[in-house]
Amino acid sequence: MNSSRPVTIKDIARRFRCSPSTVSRALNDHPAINEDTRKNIQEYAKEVGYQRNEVSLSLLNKKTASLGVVVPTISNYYETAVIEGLHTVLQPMGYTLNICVTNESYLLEKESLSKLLSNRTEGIFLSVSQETYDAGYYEHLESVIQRKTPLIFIDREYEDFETSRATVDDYHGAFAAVEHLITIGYKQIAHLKGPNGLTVSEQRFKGYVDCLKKYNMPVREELIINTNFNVESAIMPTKRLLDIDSPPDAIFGVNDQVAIGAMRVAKDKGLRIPQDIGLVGFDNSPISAYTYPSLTTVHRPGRKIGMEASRLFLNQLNGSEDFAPEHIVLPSELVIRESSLRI
Amino acid sequence: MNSSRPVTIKDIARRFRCSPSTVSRALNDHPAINEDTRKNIQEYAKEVGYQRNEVSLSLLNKKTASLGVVVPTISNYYETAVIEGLHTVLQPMGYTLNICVTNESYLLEKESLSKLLSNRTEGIFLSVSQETYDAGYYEHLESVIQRKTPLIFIDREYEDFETSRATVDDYHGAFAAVEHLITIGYKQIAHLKGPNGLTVSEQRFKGYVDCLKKYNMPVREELIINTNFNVESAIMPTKRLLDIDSPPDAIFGVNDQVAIGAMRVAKDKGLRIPQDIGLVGFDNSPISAYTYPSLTTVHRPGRKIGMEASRLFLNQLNGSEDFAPEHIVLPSELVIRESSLRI
DNA sequence: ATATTGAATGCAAACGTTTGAAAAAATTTC
DNA sequence: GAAATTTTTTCAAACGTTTGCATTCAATAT
Repeated sequence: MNSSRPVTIKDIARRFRCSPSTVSRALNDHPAINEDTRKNIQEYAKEVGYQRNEVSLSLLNKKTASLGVVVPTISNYYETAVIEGLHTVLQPMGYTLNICVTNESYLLEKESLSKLLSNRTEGIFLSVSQETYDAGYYEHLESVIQRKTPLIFIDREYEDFETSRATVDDYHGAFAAVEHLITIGYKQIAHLKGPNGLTVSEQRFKGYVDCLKKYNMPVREELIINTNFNVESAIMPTKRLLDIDSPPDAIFGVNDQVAIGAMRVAKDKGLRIPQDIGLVGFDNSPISAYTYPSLTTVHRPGRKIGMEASRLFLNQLNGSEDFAPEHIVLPSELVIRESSLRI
Repeated sequence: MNSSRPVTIKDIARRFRCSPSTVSRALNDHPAINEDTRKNIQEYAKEVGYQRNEVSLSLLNKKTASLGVVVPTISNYYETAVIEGLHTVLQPMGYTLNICVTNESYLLEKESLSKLLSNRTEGIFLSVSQETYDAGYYEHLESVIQRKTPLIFIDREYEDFETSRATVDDYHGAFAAVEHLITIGYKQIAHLKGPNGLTVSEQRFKGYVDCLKKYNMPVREELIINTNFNVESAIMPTKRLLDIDSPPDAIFGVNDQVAIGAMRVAKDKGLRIPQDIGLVGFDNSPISAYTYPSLTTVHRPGRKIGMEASRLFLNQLNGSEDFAPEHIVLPSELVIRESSLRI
């Protein structure tokens, strides 16, 4: 009544002048408990709003039913789609998701992992930060592995780790995008490349380069400029691209945001899309279907990645001693829209 | 070596033939511990990768350092911005965020809250689901209040609850948006209204209506159509709007997504923006600055809301017995861009 | 030599719950 | 009415850690 201290089993036991064991069993419908006792206790428990202390259970059973999700950011569509996918599968199973955002920082990533381990998280989904990736750090992962806490990589991967991973086939998606542009008849295809070093950037870049080579088209250094993953970062690079002597007649952006930034710059310059310049993005974010013109892009199944990653986790959890990690690669899919459909 | 069971203080104690107390004190740099003992124990602990079991500490201290965030969705820009704001303040303080997505369902919301309480979460940030709101349910909140677990409402509010809240001033934002359109000279301003019943929708709607009234402009029923918060949901309603006898010359969308959907439809119909039709959104999402034309919108400080909500939580946590809940209303701000700037 | 101090360590309880085994109480059987 | 059986309840330990108090042991003071 007065205090806010949660009601415990002991409190109830005192009230009924019985032992905590009896209360516990009554609440859990244990058959050995007298029907009346059970009913009384259950009623009383409901009345006073008893709620089991899961913390004590976690300690006892060494099961926390909580999972860590460590990602560089949650402000992009794709990342939230992945988290939604994880949620869809794992929330109904009773798991709680602890989301940690690293802001691409190694230190934050390290601390997050350490915290999650201390909290006895039962599994960790990790998309490594750029800093970690650049520097090639991996010691902070050792303790996770050593603890045998299931560790599932999402998208950004570490080649040398024997863990499960769920990634999207960025390479072939990029390849298909560029091939499409070539088929349509674009001759000078630029690429707004993501930050160097990240698998995502590099794979798409590789798809771009390999496709050009396949069609015996030159890979012009000056048509490749780095950006980040947001709209803003595409503005200056696109302006530069359009100002060079023999400017590109198509741009393949590392993601939709970047492509939309490029679209904006092109329009400001009075270029018609797709007649004067073709545009392709990557992600198939919801907005891409409704830009004007709508944006050709590569679908990246974020939700599915999240769901597959969940599956990988569950496999590992229920797996035998000699469990072998899986590497899922989901296909990406070219979505052709107006921004590249020059007749 | 063989097992994956985490090393405990007892393990270390056994190794050094001392008591767990000594190990605990050594690890915590307790002054009463012999220097050598301390060093040896600390070294060994590091060597075997000892990591304190926070679960047991949570039980002992009744502090879990975890907070619940219960939101209807995480696929909108605004929601993730809020979460980022919470993160920014609370992660450095050692708090872990448990994100629960309700998909606008009352049942999921109820279960999420119950779970969070069972896990002895120290505070809950809640943006109630549409279903909960529509039905006017509130019993599931009682137990949170009764437990005296700090409960902070975000955006969607319950008038009758004595809790802290952080909301954006939707009303005046909408008012300013419509006033701006009127000032520019638009005469027939339509509104793509969000789902009925939600504070967010209703407040913006009220701002729209009140502004029209202030300027003695008629409120035409047929110029008000419901949408959801995504692009897709704006397509049909906008088509309908543009097909009526005396169509609107401006549209105020409940958010940027909806406005962008409207923009797309208008363009498809060959209308020039802003000459033939003016457009205003709400949110100031990153993309809104880079649509073509760029979208006039109302800035909604999601990150700030998250940070303010954190502050409210901390206030309540450190507050005295007679703590009085606060209601923060952050101003929204009109951002004028091209889509409404008819000369 | 004995009392006094001080440093270093150990004991035991606590947090809330579950659970196998033992004990107690109630019921049945002869 | 006692023995056997069944039903119901309690005991005690466990999960991992911290911490006030007690204890041990050695060193110093008398």
